[in-house]
Amino acid sequence: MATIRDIAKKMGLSVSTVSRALNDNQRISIHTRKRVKKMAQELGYQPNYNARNLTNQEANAVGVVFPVNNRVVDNIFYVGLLRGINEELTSKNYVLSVAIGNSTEQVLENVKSMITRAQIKRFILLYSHINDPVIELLRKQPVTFVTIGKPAAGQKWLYVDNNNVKAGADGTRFLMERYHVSNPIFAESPNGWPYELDRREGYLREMSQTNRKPVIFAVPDEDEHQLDRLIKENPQMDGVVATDDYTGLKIYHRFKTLHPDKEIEVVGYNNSLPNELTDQHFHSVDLHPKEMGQDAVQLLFENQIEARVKHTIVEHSI
Amino acid sequence: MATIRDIAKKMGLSVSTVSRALNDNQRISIHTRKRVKKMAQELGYQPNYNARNLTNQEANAVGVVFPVNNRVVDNIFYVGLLRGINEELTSKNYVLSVAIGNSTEQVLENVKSMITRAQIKRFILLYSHINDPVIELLRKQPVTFVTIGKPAAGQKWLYVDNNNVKAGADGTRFLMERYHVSNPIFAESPNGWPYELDRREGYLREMSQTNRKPVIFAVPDEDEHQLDRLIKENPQMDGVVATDDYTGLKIYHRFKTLHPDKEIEVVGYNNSLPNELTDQHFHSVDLHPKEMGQDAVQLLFENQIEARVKHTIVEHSI
DNA sequence: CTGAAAGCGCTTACAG
DNA sequence: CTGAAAGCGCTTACAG
Repeated sequence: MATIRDIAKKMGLSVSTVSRALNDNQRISIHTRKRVKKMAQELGYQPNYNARNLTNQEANAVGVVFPVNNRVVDNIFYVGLLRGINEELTSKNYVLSVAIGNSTEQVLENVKSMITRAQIKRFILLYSHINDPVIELLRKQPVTFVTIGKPAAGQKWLYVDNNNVKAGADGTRFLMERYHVSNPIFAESPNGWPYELDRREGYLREMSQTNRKPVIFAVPDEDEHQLDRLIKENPQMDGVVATDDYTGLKIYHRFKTLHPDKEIEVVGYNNSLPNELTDQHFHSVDLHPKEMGQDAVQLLFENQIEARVKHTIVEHSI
Repeated sequence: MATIRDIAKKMGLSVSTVSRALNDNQRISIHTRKRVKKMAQELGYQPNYNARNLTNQEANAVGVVFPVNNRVVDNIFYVGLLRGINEELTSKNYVLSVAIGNSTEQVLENVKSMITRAQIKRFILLYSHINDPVIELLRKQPVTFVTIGKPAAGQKWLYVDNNNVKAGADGTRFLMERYHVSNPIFAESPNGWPYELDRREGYLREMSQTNRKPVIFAVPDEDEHQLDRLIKENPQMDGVVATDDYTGLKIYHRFKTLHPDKEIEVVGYNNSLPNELTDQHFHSVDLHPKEMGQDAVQLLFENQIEARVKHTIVEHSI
C-alpha cells in the first residue's frame, strides 16, 4: 500500500505538505494540492485509518447501539435504519460499528469499550428508553449521541423521530377520505409505548373534529376471545387504525372470520409485512426508517454548540 | 487514559516488558505478569485499539456484509445473527463493523475500504449468492471470510448453514408424529431458493418412506385464486410444511377461510412471526440464527490451514 | 528474564 | 507557501 511518504518521495515534497494537501489545508497552494491528489490517485493511495485515528485520538466510527429486548417486529425497522445510517457515513468516510447484546451489562461493556479502547466519540441508539443505563453513561461521557425516538418528557438530547400524533391523524383521515370509512376504531397494545399514545392522540383528534365516536381496542397478546368480544360489541366498525401492522393484521383476520361478508379497511404502521400476507384492504404508514437513519447521522455531525438539543422529524407516508 | 508507559513508569519496568506481560508473553516471569496485570487493573488501563492495529497492520474488527436486496422476512434473521456474532466477538476483544448498501457498487466500495483503509482481514457475509461480486473480491484478497449459507455446487469456501434437507424431513415428521397429520402438503415460493430445494427434498424423502403421496404447492406472491384452487384440488390435505413462515401463515388463513370447520396444522421455518399472528396450530422450525452467528465467528478464527473449506452445520429445533 | 530502540502511518505546532 | 521534527500508543526484532 502506498503511504503519504511514498507520495512525498515521488514528488520531492515533504510528508507534511502531502498530508496537508490531501486534507485540503489552505496553507498549501491550490496547484500543489491538485498535483498531490493526482499523484495519490495514480499510486492508488488509501489513507490508513488506524494511523489517522491514533494521531487524532478519535476513531472515524459511529457506534450504533441496539436495544436489549427487541420485538421481532422491530428488526425490520432496524435494518432500514442501518441502511440510512451507513449510506450517510460512507460519504463522510466514517465506519459503522455495532453494539448489540443479550443483557444490559453486555451492551454497556460493549459501549464502554468503544469509548475507551476504540476511541469512538459518536453514537446512535436505535431506541429511546427511560432510565436506560447506556444513555445515562453516554450523557456523562465526552461524546455525542442521537436516539431514534424522542426522550421522555423532561429529558433533553439529540433525537430523530416521526410526528406520531400527525401519523395517527393521517392514518385515520386516510381511511375516512380515501375509503369512506365511517367508524374506524383504534387498536393499540396493552404496553402503552410512547408512539402508541401519540398515534392515539392523533386518532382522537381526527375523530372529534369529524364528530365521530372514538373506540379504543387494547389488544392482548394471547387472548383471542377478548378480541372477538370487542369486535362483536362494535358492529359499527368498518375500519381499523392499528399502532402496528401485526396488531392490524390480527384484527383483520379475526374480523373476517367473524364477518366473512363484511368489508373492512385497515391501516397499520411501519410497512413491516411482506405482500405475501396482505391484500388490498390492508395499508401501512411508512415511517421511512432509512431517512431517519440518514438524519440521525446529520444531527450527529452538526455543529455541536448550536445543536445541543435539536431534533429532526421525518415525514411519514402511506 | 493510562497507557502502558504509565504502568511501566509506576513499576520501574520498561514499556516492552509491560507490553509483553499484558500479552502473556512466555518470556516474562509469571510473577511479573501478575504484578503488571494487577497494576493495569488499578490504573484502569485500557488498550488503545488504534495504536495496536497500526503496529499489527491489522484491525481487531470483523466486517459483516449485508446482502443488497433482502426480503423483509430475512431482516429478523439478520438481527439474530448479529447477536450471535457480536457475542462471540466481544469475548475475543474484536469489534463488529457493518457493510450495508443499496447497490452492489456501494457495498463493494464499502468492503474495499474496510480492507485497504481499515485493514480488516476477516469478514462474515450474511448471505451466499452465486456470482456475487463481493465474494469474488474477497476470494482474491488476503482475507478470510465465512458465508451464512452454503456456496453453490462446485464452489468452496468457509460457511455456516443448517441441514435443510433434515429440517424439511423433521418438519414433515413432526406433523405426522406429533399431530397425526396424514397428508401434509409442501409449499414453496416460485423462486427456488437453495434452502427451499433442500427442504423439499427432505419432505419428499419423508413422504416416500411412509408411502404417502407428496404434493407440492408453488405459492405465487400475489395470486390468491391460484392458491385457493390448489387448496380446493387437495381436499385430503390436513397439514402444511411451508418453506417460510409467511407462506405458511398465508395458506393457513386461506384454508381457514375456505374450510372454517376443518383443522389444519402448519409448520414454517425461521420463527419469524410474533405470537400476535399465530395460534396453537402454527409451528415453526427454529434455525438458531444466534448460534449460526457464533459458529461463523469460530470458523473465522480457526487455524487457517486446516480450515480451508470447513463448514459448520447448526442444528435446528421445532 | 528484561530493556533500548525502531517502526507502524498519520497530523500539527513550530520554524522559516 | 513548505519542511523538519515530535508525538499518538502500541509491538517486536535485536541485544544482553
